[in-house]
Amino acid sequence: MTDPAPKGFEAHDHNSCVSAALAAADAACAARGLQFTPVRRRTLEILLESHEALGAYDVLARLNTEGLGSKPPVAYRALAFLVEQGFVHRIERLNAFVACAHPDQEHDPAFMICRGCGTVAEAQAVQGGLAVSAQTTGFQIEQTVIEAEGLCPTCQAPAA
Amino acid sequence: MTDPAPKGFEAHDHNSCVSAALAAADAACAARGLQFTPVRRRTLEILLESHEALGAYDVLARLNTEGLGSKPPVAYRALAFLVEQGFVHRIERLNAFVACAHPDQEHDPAFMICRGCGTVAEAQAVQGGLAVSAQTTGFQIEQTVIEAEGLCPTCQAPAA
DNA sequence: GGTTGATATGTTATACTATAACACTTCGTG
DNA sequence: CACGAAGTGTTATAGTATAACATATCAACC
Ligand SMILES: [Zn+2]
Ligand SMILES: [Zn+2]
Ligand SMILES: [Zn+2]
Ligand SMILES: [Zn+2]
Repeated sequence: MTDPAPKGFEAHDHNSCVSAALAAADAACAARGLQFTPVRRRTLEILLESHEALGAYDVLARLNTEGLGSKPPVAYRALAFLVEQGFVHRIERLNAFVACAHPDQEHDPAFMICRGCGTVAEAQAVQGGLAVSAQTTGFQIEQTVIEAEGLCPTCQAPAA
Repeated sequence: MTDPAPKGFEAHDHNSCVSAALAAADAACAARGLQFTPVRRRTLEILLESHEALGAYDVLARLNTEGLGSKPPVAYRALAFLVEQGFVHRIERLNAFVACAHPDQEHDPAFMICRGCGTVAEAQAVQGGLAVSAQTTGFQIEQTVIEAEGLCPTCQAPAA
């Protein structure tokens, strides 16, 4: 219960986002006996550079310029690892990936996607939209995709 | 406020699903001055055959065997039309399409996707998961994607 | 009835997203 | 040193989606 506020739209100390996420990933890999290899670490760092979602091929292009891999499976494997470990989330709506903004908390993510600037803010998912229906039908939820598209406060101004 | 119950998992008179959906589409097109052409109608009928999501190329294959088109744009255009008019929903998680189960109501859809049998049940979305976060950040929601993956009541039995 | 413009369809080509399969390396274990 | 597990490199291909242009259809207008 530390920081359930969505992160992405408001001005904030982004360096702390980066360092916190890298530290959390480091710690989690150590605790789970997993290798946080250069490709994996660099992939996470690339996604952490901004609160935007990047496609796998965008990430791959970056990796390529740095000599860390040039073929799709390299990027997809690194991204799959990061998603499995919860350091990165996949945005279904965009076929893209974004670094987790709450790496220190167990959570089901939910996202607000600004169609103006491309920023993706991560919020805590509240089991609202489907919990009741699942209850009444007996459906057993294993994973949820909750993504809203719209305009962030900044991008609403020009439209007004 | 007629029938907000999710439809898909429970046994039901599926013929009424089909005829209601086609009637609603007919009426809506007439009211909006849009053409409910053979390709569009047949595409909707194909999706209405079951409460499963079909990929665009699955639909295209069906259309092709019936002489209604064999190239991707034919299917994608028909699907785009049906989605725009609200007769069909896109399931982002599956890159697939499903006929609307509540064609007579204005609604933001939410879905329960059974990974066992592939059935997709449509429920009414309740603004739960993101409304609060959107409120506090000032994010203006235009569209929501709410999809849960899991096991339907029927498919839970074998696992037990 | 012929012209015109809007809408829909047919088709080619291509872009974007994702994974299967296999070769090679590295590293820790017995 | 043999061995197996995990990671990476690479080729090839599968799956999803759209741009662009050609053709057809049809209603409105003159
Ligand atoms: Zn930040
Ligand atoms: Zn924005
Ligand atoms: Zn619907
Ligand atoms: Zn099922």
